Amino acid sequence: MPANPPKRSTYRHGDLRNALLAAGTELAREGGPEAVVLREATRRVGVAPNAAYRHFADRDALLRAVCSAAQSRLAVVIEEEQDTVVREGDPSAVARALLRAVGTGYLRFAQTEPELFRTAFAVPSDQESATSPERAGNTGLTPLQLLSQALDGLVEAGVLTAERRPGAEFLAWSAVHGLATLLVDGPLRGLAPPKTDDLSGRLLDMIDHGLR
Amino acid sequence: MPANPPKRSTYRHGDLRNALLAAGTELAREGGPEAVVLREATRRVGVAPNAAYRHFADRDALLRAVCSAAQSRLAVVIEEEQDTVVREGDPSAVARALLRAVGTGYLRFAQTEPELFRTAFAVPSDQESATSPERAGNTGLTPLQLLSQALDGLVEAGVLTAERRPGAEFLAWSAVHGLATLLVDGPLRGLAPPKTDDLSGRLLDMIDHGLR
DNA sequence: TGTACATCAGTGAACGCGCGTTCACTGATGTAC
DNA sequence: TGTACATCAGTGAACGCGCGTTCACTGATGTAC
Repeated sequence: MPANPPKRSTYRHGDLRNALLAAGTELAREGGPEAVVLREATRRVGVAPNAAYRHFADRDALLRAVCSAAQSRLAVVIEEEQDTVVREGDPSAVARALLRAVGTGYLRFAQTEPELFRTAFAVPSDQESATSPERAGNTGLTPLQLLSQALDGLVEAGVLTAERRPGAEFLAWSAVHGLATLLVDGPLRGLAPPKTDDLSGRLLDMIDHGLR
Repeated sequence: MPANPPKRSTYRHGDLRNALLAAGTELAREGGPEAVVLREATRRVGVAPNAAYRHFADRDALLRAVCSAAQSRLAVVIEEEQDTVVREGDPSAVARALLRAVGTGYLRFAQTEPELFRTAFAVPSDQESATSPERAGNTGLTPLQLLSQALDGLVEAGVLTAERRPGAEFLAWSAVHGLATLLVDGPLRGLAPPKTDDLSGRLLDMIDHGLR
């Protein structure tokens, strides 16, 4: 039930690719990856269904683009969280706070936009796509790269030994991603904010403590 | 392409509910939750599509049953892993090994049966269904309950303080579940066995260390 | 500055698909007498 | 032990659905001369 059946005055749309991407992202926000339906996206934009094929090879290409956009949103939320960290005083405390901010932002995104979060991980990614620029936030780094950066900072500050550094992103990521999943999809779904915050805090403590 | 188009000699099937559940589980094993298609399940069993409605309210009811069966399989794999633990000597070492076995079994299941693993978590569960008997393994405990039991053992053995016990299952579960997801769906997909084992070991170390 | 033409973004109509689900039915089984 | 009948598991045919995708097209734009 589109509120306003969109009409164009011009024959050409002018920015259809972006419009479809935006519509697709909106669909993902509402109903997750399954809801990213080519026909519905074109309907919302006010264009014939097959017009999409001028800009995307097929439905899957649209979904992949939406997925990257969702990853990019995630990166932005993490960056926002890191921006609140005061970068003064004890360097090791700052480094730890910057890592913690990655986790906090990640979990906030998952809880604020659960369906978009699901979409961000709907297309099976690999090491390569995890560093693709179209998945990056404002600083040009993807979520995984932001995490890596924070861990590098931990080594620089002497909190983490260089020996323990390699692969540490996957340990930290696992824990945070797992909690996010349980909160969004799993048995922790519908847990109330005070309790979720408590759990999140304890999980980040576990990482902070267990990584060294 | 069903190899042998199944024929029945009897008009009655006799055990259709179980046969559909088995066929549905097989579909899930091959293609995940989306592949659990009512018509295909009936086809494989050699029965008219609508016959399924004698045993399941609708397609979703079948999927839920398959999901529970997958959870039950997971419980069995965890139990098998725990059965390999020698329960002699230092009680705290035994307790820690039993917890570790939960994680090892969990990760093994995810890697051995990735699609079935995905299916096990496809239907959003809640605290209630996480303890439902139809999700239990041979000991009558669900995956979550096996984990809780192991953590209780840790407290009994004096490894974990009672203060830190509440909610600890969700911290441990998050970490293990997250790694499983990254290995199955995420950027760690296709990582080779020696490396995955290394990562798994380090993750379980992190939990063991970080929980206290 | 004006005209001819190539380009290609978006149109309109249609397709085949497999799906879930409903309907009125048929025929084997188990029970009551 | 034999017969009548209720039960209900499985049948056969059909439905409407929205989807992705293909086809030959139309018409606005930008460029070459």
